[in-house]
Amino acid sequence: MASLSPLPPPNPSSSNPERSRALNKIPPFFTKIPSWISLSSSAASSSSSSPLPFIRKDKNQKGFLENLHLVSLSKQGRFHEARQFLSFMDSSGILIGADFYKILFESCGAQRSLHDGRFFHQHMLKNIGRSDSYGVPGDCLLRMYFDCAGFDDARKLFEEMPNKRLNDWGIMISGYAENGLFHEAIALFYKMKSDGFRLEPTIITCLLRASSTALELELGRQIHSYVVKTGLVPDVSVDTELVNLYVKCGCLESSALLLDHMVESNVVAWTSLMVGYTQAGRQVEALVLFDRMMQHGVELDHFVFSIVLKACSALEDREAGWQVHGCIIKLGMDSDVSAGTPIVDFYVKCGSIGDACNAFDRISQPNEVSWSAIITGYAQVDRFEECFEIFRYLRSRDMLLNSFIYTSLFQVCAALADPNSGSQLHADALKRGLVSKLYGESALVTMYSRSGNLDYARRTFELIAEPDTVAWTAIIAGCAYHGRASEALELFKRMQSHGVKPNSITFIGILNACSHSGLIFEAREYLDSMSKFYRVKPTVDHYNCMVDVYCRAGQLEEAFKLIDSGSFEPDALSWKILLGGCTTHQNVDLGKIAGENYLKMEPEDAAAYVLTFNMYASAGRWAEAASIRKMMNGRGVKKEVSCSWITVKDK
DNA sequence: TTAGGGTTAG
Repeated sequence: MASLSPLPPPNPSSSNPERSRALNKIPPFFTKIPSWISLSSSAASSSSSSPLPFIRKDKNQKGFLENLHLVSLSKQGRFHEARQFLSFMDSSGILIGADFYKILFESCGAQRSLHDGRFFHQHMLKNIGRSDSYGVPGDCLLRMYFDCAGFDDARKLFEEMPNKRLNDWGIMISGYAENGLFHEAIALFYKMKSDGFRLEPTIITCLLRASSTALELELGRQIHSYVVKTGLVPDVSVDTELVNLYVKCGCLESSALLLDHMVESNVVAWTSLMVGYTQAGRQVEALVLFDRMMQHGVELDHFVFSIVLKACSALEDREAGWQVHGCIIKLGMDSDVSAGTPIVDFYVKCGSIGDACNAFDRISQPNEVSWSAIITGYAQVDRFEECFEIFRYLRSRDMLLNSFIYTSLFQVCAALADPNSGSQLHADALKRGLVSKLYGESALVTMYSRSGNLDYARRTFELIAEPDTVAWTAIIAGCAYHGRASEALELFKRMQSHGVKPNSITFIGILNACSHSGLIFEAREYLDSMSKFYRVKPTVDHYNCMVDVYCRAGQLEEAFKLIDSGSFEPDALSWKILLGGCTTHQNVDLGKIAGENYLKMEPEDAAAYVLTFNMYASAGRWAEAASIRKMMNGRGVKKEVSCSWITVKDK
C-alpha cells in the first residue's frame, strides 16, 4: 500500500521544446557538460536564496547561459570544470557579468576554496581591472577571503582599497574577530579611530556580534565597558547585540538586566532572551517574559510567536498555546507561513493532528518547513499513507523538498518495514543531496534494519563519516533486533574506542541484544555497569529488559526476584513480561502473581486479560481461564481488532 | 540582529 509511483528523472523539464531551442544556439561543447542543475529553470527558482531570479532581467544579454552555467558549476563546488569552462568563455570573448562574479566569489567562500577564489579574483583584475564601477564591490571579495581563511589576502586587498567604506571596516573587524584573530580586530578598531572615523554603532555591533558568534564573553565584556566609558550615544542595535551576546554566552541574568535598561524596547532583544530561556529549559520564564513583553506594548512578530509556541509545547501547556494561537489570529497572522508553521508544529507536538491540519490549511503559502511539520504530524499518529500522499504531491509539483522531509519518510518506511519505498526514497534523497548528516543517516540505518535488511543497515552505518551516539545506537539496536548479539556487543566496544558515549537508549539496545541471545551474565554486567562506569542511571525500562533476559532464559524465579527486589519501581510492563515468560515456561504459580499485578495496574488493557487467560489455558487450568474471560466481559473490556497489510503489484 | 521542521528503544 505504501509503495511509490516510479520516480521521474531528476530534471523534469528536460523535454521542454523552448529549452531545446535555446540549447541549439550554444556551442556543442556546452551541451556535453553534465549539469542538469545549470539549465533547469526549476532549480534556478526553487530556492528563495537563489540569486538567479534577479539576474534574469539580463536574460537577453550575450553569454547569459554561459554565465549561468559557470556559476552553477561553482555553486556545486565543481571548480575544476568551472575553470575549464571559463577558459572556453574567454576564448569566445564572453565576459563574466558583475553579478556573476559576485556569485563566483560567494561560491568560493561557501566552499572554502581560497585557491579558486584567488583565481577568479585575478581573472577579474585582468579583465575589468579593480573597478567598483563595474558593480563588483570590494566587500564581497573581502568576505570571500575571510570565508576561505585567506586573511593575508583580505588584509592586502583592504590596505590597497582607495576608498575604504564603513562597511569594509566592519567586514575586516568582524572577519578577524569571528576567526579568533581578536588582536587584529581590536588593532583595526583603534586604527579606525585614529584614522578619524567616528565609532559608529555599526562597528561596535560588528564586534559584538563577532564576540557572541565566537562565544568570546571576555572580549564582549570589554567592548561593553568601552561603550559605557566612552559614553557612546545609546543605540538600540548596540543594546540588542549586547543582550544577544550575554544570551549566547549563557549569562541570562546579565541579559535580563540589560533588557530592563534598554533605551528603547526592541522585539529582537526580547526574543533573544526568550530563546535563551527556552534553550536553558527555563520555559516558564520565557512565557513570563512574553507576558511582560505584551504589557510593554512591544510589537509582536513571527519570531516571538515561534519561540513562545515552542516553549508551550515543551511545557505541554495546551492552554497557553491556544492563547498564543488566538493572539496570532487576532493579529491576522495565522495565514502567514512564518507564524502559521510554528502553530502547526505546536499542535503536532501536542498530538492534535486535526488542529495541526486546520492550522496548516490556513497558511496561504506553505513552504517546505510547513510541509515537513505536517508530514511529521501524520507520521506521529501512524497515518503513514498521508505522509506518502503529501510527498507524491510535492514531488509531482516539483516543489522544494528538504532533508527533514526525507528523514521523516525514512522513519515512516521503518515503521511500515517497507524496504521498497525506503530504498527508492533513499536513492531519491541521495540524488538531490538531501540525506542529512546523522539525522537522515541514522534514520536510514533504522529503516534498513527494520525492513529486514541488516546488511544494508550496516553498510549505511559504515558510510557515516563521524557517527554520534544516536547513529551507533541505531546500528546496535538493529543488530539486537536481528538477534545478532555478538555484533551488537562488538559495535558497542568500537563505539567506545571511538570516544562516543553511550546513552540510556544505547543500553536498551545492548540489553535487548543480550536478551535475544540468552546472555544472562553479560546483561547483568552491563546493567550494573551503567551507573558505575557510564553515569547513565538505569530506569524501569532497563530493568524490564533484564526481566526479559531472565524470562527468555527460563529463569522465572530470578525475574520475579528482580521485580520484587525494590531496586526499581515495577510497572505494568514488568509484570506483562513475567506473565509472558510464565506462559512460555508453564509456571502457573508465578504467572498467577504476575497476571494479578498486571490486571491491577492495567484493568482497561485487553492484553492483560488475554495473556492471563492464555497462561491458564496453556496449562489446562480451564476454570481459572474462564473466570478471567468472565472478568473481562464483566468490565466491558474489548479486544482491539488487529490488522496487517501486504503490497501486491504496488497496491 | 531574533526561529520554525528531523535521528536511536521497548
